Amino acid sequence: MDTTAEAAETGTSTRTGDCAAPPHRHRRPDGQDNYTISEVVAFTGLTAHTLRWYERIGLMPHIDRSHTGQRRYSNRDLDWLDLVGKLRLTGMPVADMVRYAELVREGDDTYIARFELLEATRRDVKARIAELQDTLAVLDHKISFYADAGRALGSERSR
Amino acid sequence: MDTTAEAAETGTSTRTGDCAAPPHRHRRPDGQDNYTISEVVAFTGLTAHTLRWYERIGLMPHIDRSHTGQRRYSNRDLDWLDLVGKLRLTGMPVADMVRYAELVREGDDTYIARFELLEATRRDVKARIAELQDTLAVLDHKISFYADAGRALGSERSR
DNA sequence: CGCTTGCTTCGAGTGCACTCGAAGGTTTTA
DNA sequence: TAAAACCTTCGAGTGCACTCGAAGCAAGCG
Repeated sequence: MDTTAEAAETGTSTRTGDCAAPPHRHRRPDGQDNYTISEVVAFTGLTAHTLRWYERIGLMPHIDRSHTGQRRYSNRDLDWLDLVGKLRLTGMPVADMVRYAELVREGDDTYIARFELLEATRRDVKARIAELQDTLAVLDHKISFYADAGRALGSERSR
Repeated sequence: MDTTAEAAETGTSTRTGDCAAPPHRHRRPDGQDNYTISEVVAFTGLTAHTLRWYERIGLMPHIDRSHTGQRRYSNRDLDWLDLVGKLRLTGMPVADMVRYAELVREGDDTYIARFELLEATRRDVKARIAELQDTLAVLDHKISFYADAGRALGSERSR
């Protein structure tokens, strides 16, 4: 269960003082490792419905359960949700993320496939960034145009 | 009709040798200024359906017509479609673009509003780029992890 | 003890941005 | 002159990613 492959999917489950920790409604408490679904809701901003849906469609690894069958999310799971959130922002379709999750579940034999998938994703993200920077340039151009026009209007008063 | 405001929306209608010209299926021919809808389809990759839909929802400026009522797109219109395409890539909802288009149609009184809208958009785009770069960092981290693991597996053979 | 939280399954609804097709007409072009 | 391209209006369909509600039951806590 705790293969190197899985470790690769989470990076740091126990460490907490990573680099940046942006879009969490509540900060994740230290030293704990099994969260109820409502806690995860609070941390991630996702709904319980969505969380269960992610599980249903195979986007999540196996989530631990309490002895009575309630979900207990680990830090690892939270890290995964973090990654999913990031990938979602890149516009990656859920189906692709599911594919990746499947590879992880399939175990150590899928290293190369996962590697390639990550590289392809990186290429996409880079391309996306380039597009956005292109757009930003256009926006900047327009904005400076408006700024100039605004100054002209301001000083000359009409026309 | 040909106010400075409108000019701001197109930048260069007559000039053609701008900086970059990425996602056009066909390059836009020089020296011409009224294209049929099928030409625009070829240039933009949008369908005629979508082009007419854009018009219906108010996303386009008024498109010229031939004396028999057929659409004749100008370079200006193509530039606008270019901008729309870029903004679409940023994830801006169509409704917001329509709002912007409305401001342009309303004329010179809306300078400030447009300026502000552009600045807000720029902020969004910048934020989006930052997010993506964040994601890219995660991806790079993972990729190097996999690369290392792959090397280890390759040399040690299993485990 | 009762309220809150959680579980399951089911299926329907939402919002966005198209996307398509059809009907019935006019115009352009080879 | 015939085929191809264009026009209009209408309405329905698609794909994605949720999103919600309800029914009916089990567990936890204060």
